[in-house]
Order: sequence, then C-alpha cells, then structure tokens
Amino acid sequence: MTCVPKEAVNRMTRLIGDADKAECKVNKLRTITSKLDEKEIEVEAEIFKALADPCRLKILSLLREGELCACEIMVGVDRPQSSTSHHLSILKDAGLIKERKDGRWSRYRLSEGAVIEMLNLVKLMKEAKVLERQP
Amino acid sequence: MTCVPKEAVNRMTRLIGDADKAECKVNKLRTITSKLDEKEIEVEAEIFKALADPCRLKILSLLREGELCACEIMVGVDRPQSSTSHHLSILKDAGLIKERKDGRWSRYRLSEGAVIEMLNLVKLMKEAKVLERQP
DNA sequence: CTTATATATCGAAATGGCTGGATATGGATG
DNA sequence: CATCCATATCCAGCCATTTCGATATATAAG
Repeated sequence: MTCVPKEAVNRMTRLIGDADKAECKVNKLRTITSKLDEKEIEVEAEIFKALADPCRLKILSLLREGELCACEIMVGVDRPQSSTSHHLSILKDAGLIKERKDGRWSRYRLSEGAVIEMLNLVKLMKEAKVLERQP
Repeated sequence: MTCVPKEAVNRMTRLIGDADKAECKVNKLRTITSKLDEKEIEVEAEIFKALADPCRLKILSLLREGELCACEIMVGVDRPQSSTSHHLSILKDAGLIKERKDGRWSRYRLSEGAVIEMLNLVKLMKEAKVLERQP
C-alpha cells in the first residue's frame, strides 16, 4: 500500500539521529493522516475546487448583492449561457449557492453561513501575499 | 468584447418587464464585475486552487502539528518524493506555507494568519453540506 | 575533489476541467 | 397540443494539472 517504503523512513532516521525516536515520529505522522477520512477530504477539496475559478469568484461577488436569476448572472460575468450554467451547477453541487425555481427562471443566492467569510478571508490572504512580494 | 450581447439583455427585459429598469440592472451588474481587478481575482483563484487537492489538504493537516521537513511530510502523506515536492511548491507559491532551509533539509510550516481559519471554515461548510444531504 | 544524500526539476503519459455550439428538458401560454 | 423560452445537458476540442521515474542541483562530509 505504501509507496514510500523505507527510503523516507531512513531519511527521517538520519534527520532525527535516534532510530527509536524516528520510528515514533513516523507512527505519529501516520496516525494523523490515517485519522483523516478520505471521503471527507474529497468533500473539502470539492468546495475549494468550486472556489478555484475566476468566473465562479465573479459569480459569488455578484451574489453578494442578493438573489439573481441565471440570465442576470450571464450578463454580469459576460459569458455564454452554457458556460454560465455549468459554473452555477458546480457552485450548487459544492453547496456554495442555493437555487430557487420560479417558473421558467432559476434564482440563485449565496448559501447561508461561511461562504462570505471564506471570500473575505481569501482577500486578506491575497493582500498579505501581494505585500510580501515587494520587499 | 462581450460574448452575450443582446440575448441575455432581452431575457432580463422579459424577466423584469420594464425596459428601463432592465437596462438599469444591466448597468448595475456590469459595474460590479468591471470593478473587480482581473489580476487580483487570479491571485485569489490561485490560493483556492492550492487548497483544492486532497494530498495538499493532508499536508496542511500535518503542518498544524508544527514545522516538518520534507521527508517527514513524504511519510505522512505516503507519496513519492517528486510528487510531495511538487505539492509543497504549489502550497508555497500560493503563500499558504513557508520554507526554512536547514542544511540539506527543507523545513515547512503554515504561514501565519488566515490559513488555519480557512481550514476550520471549510470543515464547517463540509459538515453543513453533508447534513443537508440526509433529509 | 569525490561521495552521499535531500530536494527540486524534467519529461511524458494520463487525467481532469473549461469552453461554447448544438440539443434536450421542462415550465408557461394560448 | 403546439409554441415559446429559460435553463440544463451533451459533446468535442483544447488546455491545465497530476503522477512518478529519471535526472539535476545543492549541501555536507571525508
């Protein structure tokens, strides 16, 4: 199962010096990752993937203004209909936005909760990153 | 420049009913996205992209324990050396982790600031999402 | 200078995601 | 039921990313 068998463990032993302590650290590290549920990590990655596209970030910015229907979003992001619809379904599947059917129209809004905090946080991180690039 | 010329605007006019109000809304939506700096959005998307991979999320979980060298991370995520190194450079480029050279070893740690909050937030969002799937 | 070793980079194959036109679906209307 | 229309889905082309073995770079030590 493991694809880094003894090579990496040997490195750690050289790094740490003491074989017993090294083995102890190996066990500790493996414990951390073995406790992580593969499926839950996939769900978290799916949420981040949904956020990892400029067009979708624009859609979320638009929705900060309130509920909008798909055709309004299409105008806002200036993309073809099929592309806009595709991005909306990715955001919906990730749980970032909610859909409300209204006759022929589909109205979208931000999910309650952490979405806005997430968008605010990434702005902070972006600013910190841009700052440290100019020393 | 625009790739959704009059079609979408016509939809909005039908949706809203009043041509003047529709045009007003078009202008409002376009104003929102035109204020968004394309480069800044790219940087934000890059940060989310770095977070959008199961292996990299595992690395960040490991680093919550404190500073680790590359060979320890290799053991923790159980991937080959080149793959681990690749993921570490993506996390570093996105500003999520910092590197400290120590002789032959490279030691990595979480960047100060919003990284941990981000990881905590996504866990909340994941739980909310999983909950609503079981009605 | 040579060897050993930790990490980074390269290269090629496989996979995944975005795009946008064409088509399908489903609600509204007459 | 036929038509219109908003949205979703399909599909093919293209581009980006992941993967991992092989190789290069760089630091330490003899």
